[in-house]
Amino acid sequence: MTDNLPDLGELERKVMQLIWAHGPMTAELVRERLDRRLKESTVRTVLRRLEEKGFVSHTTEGRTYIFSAVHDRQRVAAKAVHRIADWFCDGSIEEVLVGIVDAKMLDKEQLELLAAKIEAIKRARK
Amino acid sequence: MTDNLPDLGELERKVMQLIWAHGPMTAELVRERLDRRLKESTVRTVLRRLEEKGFVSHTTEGRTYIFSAVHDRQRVAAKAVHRIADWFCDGSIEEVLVGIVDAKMLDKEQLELLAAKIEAIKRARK
DNA sequence: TGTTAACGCTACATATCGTAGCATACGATA
DNA sequence: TATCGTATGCTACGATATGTAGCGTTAACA
Repeated sequence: MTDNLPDLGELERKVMQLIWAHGPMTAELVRERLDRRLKESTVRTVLRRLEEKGFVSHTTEGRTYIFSAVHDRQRVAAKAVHRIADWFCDGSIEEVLVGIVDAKMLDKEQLELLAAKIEAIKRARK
Repeated sequence: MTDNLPDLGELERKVMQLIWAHGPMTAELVRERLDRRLKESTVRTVLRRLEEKGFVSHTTEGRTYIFSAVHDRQRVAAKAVHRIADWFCDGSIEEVLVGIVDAKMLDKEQLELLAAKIEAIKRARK
């Protein structure tokens, strides 16, 4: 449940973004969508590592691998923030969030949205 | 202003935590407070790198360096979250936060606290 | 059955990080 | 002022992560 996802490199992140945006993809398709012109084997290496790290999984269609994201973006982001909290705020996510609010990283509209979200959750929990 | 702090290694983080907890410290004091038994030069290397990365700065007292944190913990945490947002949520911090709330990473009490904080900020801004 | 297109495995360079040694210089003291 | 202890400056080295890619192998299809 509290499985900590490892870090990702620049390219690994780009690949994840593609898969999140596009849905399940083959290595070849990932390669085409990348800005950089990389060799097929390069892309497959990255995908293999992403699978080892638990970010993607694959199914087979014919003899072709179809890679899909294991966790959705927000979930991964949330886990990452959790780790930040562990590192810098004694595990207190709430302290991290307060820090963000204090740092004025959110505009009025975003604050409203967040407040509404919190309200909804509170109501739903009761 | 939007200066992106680099990543920190395990030991680097521990040193930062010490400095945040104790306030300005000498390399020797840092060394004493660490769980691991490290050589003086090791600690100084870490402090130098932290300074290069912009996490600490030093003043001189006699010929001894006194290291202090450049940013406070919450600020660093907030920046880190900002980076997470850039990586996984198109820069939308609010989306990250919603993800956290959705993932039920906060208990009732923390939600209350956060809601109160948001209220206060909203009021203060108006 | 030969050709082609996937895949598996291995490699290699670079950067980061934990760890430390050694030379040097500065300040207090005899 | 010559000496000595100590704090600093600089360099190094091995491990791991990551971007990048080559090459051998195998399975499907003409």
